[in-house]
Amino acid sequence: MTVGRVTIRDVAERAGVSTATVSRALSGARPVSPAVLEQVTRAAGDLGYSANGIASALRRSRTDTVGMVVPSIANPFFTALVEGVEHALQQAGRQLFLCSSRSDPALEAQRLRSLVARQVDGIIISPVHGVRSHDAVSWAAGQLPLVQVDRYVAGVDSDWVGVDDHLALRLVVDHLADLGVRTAAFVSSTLTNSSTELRVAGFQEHTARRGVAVDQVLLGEYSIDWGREAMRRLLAAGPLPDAVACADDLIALGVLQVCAETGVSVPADLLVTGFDDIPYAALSDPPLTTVRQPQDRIAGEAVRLLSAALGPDRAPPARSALAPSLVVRSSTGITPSG
Amino acid sequence: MTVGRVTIRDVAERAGVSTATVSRALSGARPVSPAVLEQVTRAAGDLGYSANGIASALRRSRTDTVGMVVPSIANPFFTALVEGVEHALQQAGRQLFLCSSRSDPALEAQRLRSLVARQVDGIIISPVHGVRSHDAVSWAAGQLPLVQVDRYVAGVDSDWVGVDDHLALRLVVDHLADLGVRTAAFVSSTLTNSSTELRVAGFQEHTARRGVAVDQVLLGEYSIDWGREAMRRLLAAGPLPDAVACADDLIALGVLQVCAETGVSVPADLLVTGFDDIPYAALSDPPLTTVRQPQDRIAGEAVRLLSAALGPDRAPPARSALAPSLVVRSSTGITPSG
DNA sequence: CGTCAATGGGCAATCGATTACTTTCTTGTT
DNA sequence: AACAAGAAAGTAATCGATTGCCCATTGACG
Repeated sequence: MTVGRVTIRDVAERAGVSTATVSRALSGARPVSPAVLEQVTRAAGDLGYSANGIASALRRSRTDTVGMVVPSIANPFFTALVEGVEHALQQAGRQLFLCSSRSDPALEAQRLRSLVARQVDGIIISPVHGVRSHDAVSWAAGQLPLVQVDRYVAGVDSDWVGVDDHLALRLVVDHLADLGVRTAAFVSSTLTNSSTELRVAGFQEHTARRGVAVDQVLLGEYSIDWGREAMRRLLAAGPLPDAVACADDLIALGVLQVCAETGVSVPADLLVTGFDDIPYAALSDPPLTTVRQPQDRIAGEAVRLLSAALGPDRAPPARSALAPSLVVRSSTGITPSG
Repeated sequence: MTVGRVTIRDVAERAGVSTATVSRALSGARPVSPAVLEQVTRAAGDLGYSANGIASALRRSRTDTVGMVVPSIANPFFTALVEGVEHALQQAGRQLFLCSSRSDPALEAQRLRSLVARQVDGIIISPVHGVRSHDAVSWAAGQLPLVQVDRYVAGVDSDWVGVDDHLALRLVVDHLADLGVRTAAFVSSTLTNSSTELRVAGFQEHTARRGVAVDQVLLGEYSIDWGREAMRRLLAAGPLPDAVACADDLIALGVLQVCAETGVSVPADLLVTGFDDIPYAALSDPPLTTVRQPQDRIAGEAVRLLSAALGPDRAPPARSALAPSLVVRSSTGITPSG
């Protein structure tokens, strides 16, 4: 397959100029005469030349590439975030190097090392774990500009953009309480990262404020399967609470599925809420009430912060929590058509 | 943030040896004495040295990185494929550089150029378009080892792994015909790539064979929104066919959603099938009958083929079409609980 | 005891592009 | 007409790691 690659030297030779001139003609780093530009362009075209990005990166010590590390690319919340980031980077003329940490701090550390070794210009990360991600993230942040999104590890000197989880749970709990809910369970993840913890804390606090009794708090992982498992446990544990709030939509979808299978009618027998508003939240049976995160704004803001950090001026770390909104659907409302 | 990076020279100096020795000690390219190894390891550790991957790549002309280009990372079918590939690569000690072409041949070409410029060792791609992707994919395949997955562009000298689309549609059509379906519509994408075309062709052929009348073939894109739109058109067009087969699950989910909204009862009034068996196909209302693709096997096979192509021996291009299986759920069956 | 092979280590070329510095050639000014 | 300033192009150092080639030491073997 591989043909002997054509280098800048070949182009220079064919155009009858020096490699310096070729470089300048092609990159526009400095003006060249129209005649030479024409020559070089033609030669490069004829030879099918494309610059060796590795060599270029080594010399310039820039790759125009940003690394992104997310816990999972199967989770639609993160895919939406990734797409937003990629789009925003595109406009800044940068490429995205995407990695999945598979919710494993060890793998995450490896990805970060690899990104640093590959000399990406900056990193956007949603860390796996509030404690076990600390060392790797902190180290990486010391090597190059780094922005945390969605979740963050405390004690790392970096920017962060995410959603206001506390406010989000106020929206959820107020909505449930307004519907007359007296007891509620919360299904979340064991992961001790910022947003997971803030969601649990927010649930506790706002239920207390509104006089809603907390039935159970079940911790597992962010997946459909865990949602199924959690709902089975709730069924096994005895009388159901009035509502089940979930820390993400995948969990909620699993809960809904088990409800459908076991004949628990939602919302007649039980109210269910999710978190994230992934595209599939509107398609479930019944459609899911959830909290919408402004992913595009989060992504845009993350890229903006990173771009700022790539610039010459040092700014103090910024933390911005964007406001979420509640999306009410049938899982906490009246069934649309019976 | 950035500290002056520590280079191999610094380590060599601290350990009192040459850079050549450091390189050999750290990479194990050639044996060094235990004493020196100890010295070097300690020095590297003290200084927090990590090799500059760019420089290393330039010299070795290898990056141990594989690029992957998919039309969309929001489509769960591709995310599953990506995860499978990443997992398989991991075991081979390689990293994945993931790009999305957003179903745009121009963007796809840009991604390919960028991957080649970045000197990835090989590329795995699911091309956007059967014709408009040709030049870029063909060019890339000429530069380095390349494997096509799922879809392929004809006339490119490369390996391909995917599913047997023709067989898949036989499974679908036979299933529908066995249930007594006399008329059916097909909702697919305008994209003229191999798998899209094979699915449409398979639908036509097998419906003809089984004596099922083809009501309409609607072409749009692989998205929930297009599924919604297509179903609205079918409703507007007059009496519904007995069944609607869809070229992917996202389309089918959109179709089901509009059915729910407009009171069309599935499967009583209409049978609906999808394609891919994404995780959300089991969660819809009603759960979706669909074709399961063996994504893990596709991913594993793609990596295996690429690894082979990276080796010294040239093998003729391989094409392997793996067998899909039908997953029957309520959208073509009896409603589980009324 | 001399020679040869094996072993460990260093020197310097190399990968390919960029760029500081220098040279050459115009052009404009007085 | 002489000289300064500016534009265009070339020369060669450089980015940081790897590796071909060579040298020195050591031990084995005849």
